[in-house]
Amino acid sequence: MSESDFLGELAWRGMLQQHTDGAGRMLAAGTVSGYAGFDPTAPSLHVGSLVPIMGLVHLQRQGHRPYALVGGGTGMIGDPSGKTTERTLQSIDQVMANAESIGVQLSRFLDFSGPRAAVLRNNADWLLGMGAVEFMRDVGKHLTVNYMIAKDSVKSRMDAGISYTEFSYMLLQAYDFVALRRRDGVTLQVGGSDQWGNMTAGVELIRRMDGAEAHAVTFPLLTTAAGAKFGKTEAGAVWLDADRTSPYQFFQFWINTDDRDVGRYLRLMTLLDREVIESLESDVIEHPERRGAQTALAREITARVHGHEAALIAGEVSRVLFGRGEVSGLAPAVLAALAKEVPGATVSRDEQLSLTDLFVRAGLVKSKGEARRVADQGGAYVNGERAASGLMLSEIVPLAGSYILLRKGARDYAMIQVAG
RNA sequence: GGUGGGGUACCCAAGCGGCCAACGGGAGCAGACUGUAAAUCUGCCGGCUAACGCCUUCGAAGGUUCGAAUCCUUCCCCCACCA
Repeated sequence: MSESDFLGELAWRGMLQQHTDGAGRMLAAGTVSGYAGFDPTAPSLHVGSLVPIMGLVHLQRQGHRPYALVGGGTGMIGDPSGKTTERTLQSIDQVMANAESIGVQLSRFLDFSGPRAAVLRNNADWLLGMGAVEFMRDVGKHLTVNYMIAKDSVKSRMDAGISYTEFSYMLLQAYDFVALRRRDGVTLQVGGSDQWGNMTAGVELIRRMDGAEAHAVTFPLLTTAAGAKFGKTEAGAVWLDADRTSPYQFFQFWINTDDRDVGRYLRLMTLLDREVIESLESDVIEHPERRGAQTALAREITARVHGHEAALIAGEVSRVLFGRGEVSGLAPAVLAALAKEVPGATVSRDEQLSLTDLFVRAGLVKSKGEARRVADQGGAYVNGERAASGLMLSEIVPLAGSYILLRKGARDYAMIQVAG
C-alpha cells in the first residue's frame, strides 16, 4: 500500500491540495512527526486557521505526532505570501503576547498526552538568538536568489517592490523546518496551499544542509460559493477567542453557511464520518429548509472550539432568537447568554412603564410613536407572545424572575432586566 | 470676478401663497409568504397623544400676509458656463 491513511483521510475530505513526492511512502512507513505553523499577527486565531488545525488533528488521529509551531520569530518579519504590499512590523512585545495566547488556543485542539502527545513550539526560541552572520553563512548559503525569486510569493511582488526583510522570510520559515527536524525529528510540514513555496524551500534546505528527506503537504484554501472571503462577516473576522467572537456569534456564522458550501466545510472542519457527512449532504438537497447540515456543522465546530456546554447554550440562544424556541422555561445560563447578544436595558419593577416605553428604553425603536405603530401592526412580542402597545410592565411575568425578552418583527431582539 | 441654475424629510425628487407633515421612487420598518435564502404582495414610514388635536420641519436669519416650503431682503453653501 503506497497511500498512507493520513493522505487517504485528507483526500476523501477534499483536504489534499498537493504533496511532495514520497510523502505517502514516508507516512505509510511509520510514525511521522509533522508540523503546521501559525502566524501571531493577532492575539487570536480565526476560522481561517481551522483547516491547518484540523490537518494536525487528523495527523495525530492517524498515528503520527503533531507539532504546532507559533511564529514568534517569523512574526517579527511578516510573511509576504498572498500580500500585495509590504507589511508593517509589529513590536516584539505584541508578537510575543500574541504567540502566547495563540499557543493556548492551539492546545485545545490537540491531545497532549499519550505516546504521540502533541507538542507546542515557538520559533522565537531559535530565531531570535541567531546572529546575522551566522544566519547568512549557515542558512543563506544553501539557497540561491534565483531559486527564491522563482517562488510565487516573491515573484508576484517584484513589480510593487519587496523589502529585503520580507524577501528573507522564506529562508526563516525554511530554517524552522530544519530546526524542528534537528531537535524533534520533524520530517513533515502541513499548511495552506499559499505556503507551498515556503514549505518546499524548507524541504530543499533540509536536503542541502543535512542531506535528509522531508516532505510537505498542503490543504486547499477555503473559498465561499458566493465569492466572498471565507471567515468574514459584516462584523469582521470570526475569531476563535470567545471574547472576540462570542460562542453564539460563532455558532451563527456556521449556521449561515451557504447550502453549496456546507458539505465541503463538514469535510474540512469536523471529524464526522464519511457516511454521516454524505447523508447530511443529501439532506441539504432533499430538505434544504431543515438546515440539518448547517446545524450539525455549527454544533460540531462550536463544541470543538468552545466546548460542549457553550455549544449547547449557543444553540439554544440561536433557536430562541430565530423563532423556533419556546421562551418560558429557559435555563438562566441561556438567558444570561442571550442578554449578552442583544441590546438591553434595566428597569425597576415598580416603574409605571408601558410596552411602548419598554421598546424605547431597550433601543428597539426611536420613538414611542414607532413603538405604537409596530405593536399595532402586530410586530411586537414580549417573551415570545405577540403583545399590544398598552401592555404594562406590571402585567408581564419576567422569565427566571428578572428577564423580559422583547422582539420587534422577525429577528430584532432586546432584553430587559428587571431589578428590585 | 461675471452670468445662470440650485439647496425640500435617510437618499433621489415633486410642490412654487391656503386643500402641505408636504406627490412619487429608493432605502428602512411591520404583516403575509418563506429555509435565519431570494422574490412577491399589503401596510407603515417627523415628534407627542388612546383619540380630537397639538408641536417641530422644506439651507440660515429677518420681513410681507389673516395665512409661506411657496413672495421679499440679507447671509451661507453647492453646481454649470464665461473670465
